[in-house]
Amino acid sequence: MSSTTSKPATMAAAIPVACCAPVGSATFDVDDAAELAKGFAALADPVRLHLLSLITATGAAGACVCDLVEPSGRSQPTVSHHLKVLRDAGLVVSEKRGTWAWYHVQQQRLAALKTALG
Amino acid sequence: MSSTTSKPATMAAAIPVACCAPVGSATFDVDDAAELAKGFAALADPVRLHLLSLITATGAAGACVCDLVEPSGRSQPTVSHHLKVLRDAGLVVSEKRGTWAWYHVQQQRLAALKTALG
DNA sequence: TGTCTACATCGACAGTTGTCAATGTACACG
DNA sequence: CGTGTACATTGACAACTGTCGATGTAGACA
Repeated sequence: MSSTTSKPATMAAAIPVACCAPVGSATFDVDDAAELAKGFAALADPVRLHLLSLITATGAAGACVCDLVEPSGRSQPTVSHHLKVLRDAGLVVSEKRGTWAWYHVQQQRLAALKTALG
Repeated sequence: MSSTTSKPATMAAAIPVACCAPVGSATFDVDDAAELAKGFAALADPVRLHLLSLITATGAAGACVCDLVEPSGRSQPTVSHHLKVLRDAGLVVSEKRGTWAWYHVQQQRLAALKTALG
């Protein structure tokens, strides 16, 4: 072959032998990345995805915690913990009504994460 | 007020006092959830989001690891580790060309995660 | 063969996360 | 007041994760 040392021409053609040209300028905001990562981290658990699915299924009505414990197959404190994670990530909001706490999905936040995926 | 004991009528209207009706039928596949969670977990780190951004910015050309180490601000082994996580999650694929390893984004997989968000 | 380069793997360590039992808090009701 | 219910918080523990230095591997080249 011709030259196997220099990088294949598919990359930045100006550079002869040296590697490591800055890949694209990828205007990348570190704070944004941290924020996005936090959002995705909240989605990175099957139980939380399930909870989100259950809450979403209630539509505008919302779901109270007592509706979520049994189908999730986890203890009440564990569900409470996961809901807190979802709340902290801004994926759901909670509202107290009497003894119950009602949870709603924040479609806005979900859409933002969706957008970040391209 | 009328009755503060029974759940507000916004929920399953058929149920009088008892709580905990199964929220929606939410046909929820546990295996799917685990798979999705794995994908989101791969996105749940700022460094990996940065790497993904860098690789995406190269378009069809792809990026070799040496292009990624310096801009990520991490050691080479750490970058290698993160790339493995992205690979295991199916978000990128790697191809060996001579001494270098070229990484490409799997838009298909990203789209699947996007779809899962609604 | 030997040396350099690009990348992966290993080993170790600190920090985070998922889980549950026990406990705390606040409201409803009698 | 006391009791029961709905939910949150705490404490503890095992499992997982991000990080780096050290080492391993394989191709390129002289």
